[in-house]
Amino acid sequence: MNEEQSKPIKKLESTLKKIQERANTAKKVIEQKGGSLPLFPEMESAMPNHLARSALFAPIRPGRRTIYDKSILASRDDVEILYSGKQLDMADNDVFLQALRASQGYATGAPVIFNRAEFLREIGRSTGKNDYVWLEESFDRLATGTLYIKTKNYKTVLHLIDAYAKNEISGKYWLRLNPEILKLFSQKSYGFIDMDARRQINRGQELAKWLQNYVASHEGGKTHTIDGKSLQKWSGTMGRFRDFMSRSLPKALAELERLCLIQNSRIREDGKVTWYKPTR
DNA sequence: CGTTAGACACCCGAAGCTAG
DNA sequence: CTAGCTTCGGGTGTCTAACG
Repeated sequence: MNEEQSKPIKKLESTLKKIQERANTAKKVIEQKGGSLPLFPEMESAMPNHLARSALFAPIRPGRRTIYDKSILASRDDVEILYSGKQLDMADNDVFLQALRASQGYATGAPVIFNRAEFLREIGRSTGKNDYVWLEESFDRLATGTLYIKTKNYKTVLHLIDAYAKNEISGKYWLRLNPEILKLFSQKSYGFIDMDARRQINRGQELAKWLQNYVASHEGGKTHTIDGKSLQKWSGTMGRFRDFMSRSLPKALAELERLCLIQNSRIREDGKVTWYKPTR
């Protein structure tokens, strides 16, 4: 092949290269704008670490929600979390976790059609009318509450659930997440929540659920040590510290041990709490 | 699937008491 | 004054079975 013949081929090659570059750019734009949640293992959901270590979802007494107005929530120092709306409890957390599961495989921001009865069963609830009413209210809380979160990597404002409604034509319910939520899952800053274990947490053991989130936010195969005072603060538990340390916390730890989520938990004399988290 | 109704279960913060 | 122990009950959540 002489030089004259190879010229058009080179031109074609360079055009092809340009087209490929353009395609790659387009793909990146789509990824940046859209994207979807990371995939969770079967029967598991996931909690962003920053939320798991804060009082956003709190083991509060039934029916005792406080109203926040861009209030600063207790959290670790490496993140700033503000919230407006009705305080969320651990049952709202169940709804949030299940909503994330239901959204698996969907592009984040697309409507996710789901069955309410199945949704309720997945989080271990009955399907009486009260439960449907409760679910509605929980979705309302999640869809109207506004979360302001700022870390060294990102800053965003969002509703934990973007929208929730019934399709009047099909009669089916759907929910939608805000793509901004993907920031909370960036850099693998989330822990998996075993929904089977969660369902087995005895009724009313709200602190155990909170602690399951907290435990999930740390690596397995290691012993974790944390100050009891911090745990009480971050979990948003009110009441006296000594009641927390002598009653609530031991009970929650025992519950997690029963479900094999932690081992060798101990409350030390100096007020520190330790446990070993097995590598599943 | 979604509803209804009624009976039942129970946590946790408040508060009292005592000892040091 | 603090820490440990104990009791109490308000206010809700939960369950079941039968039915539309």
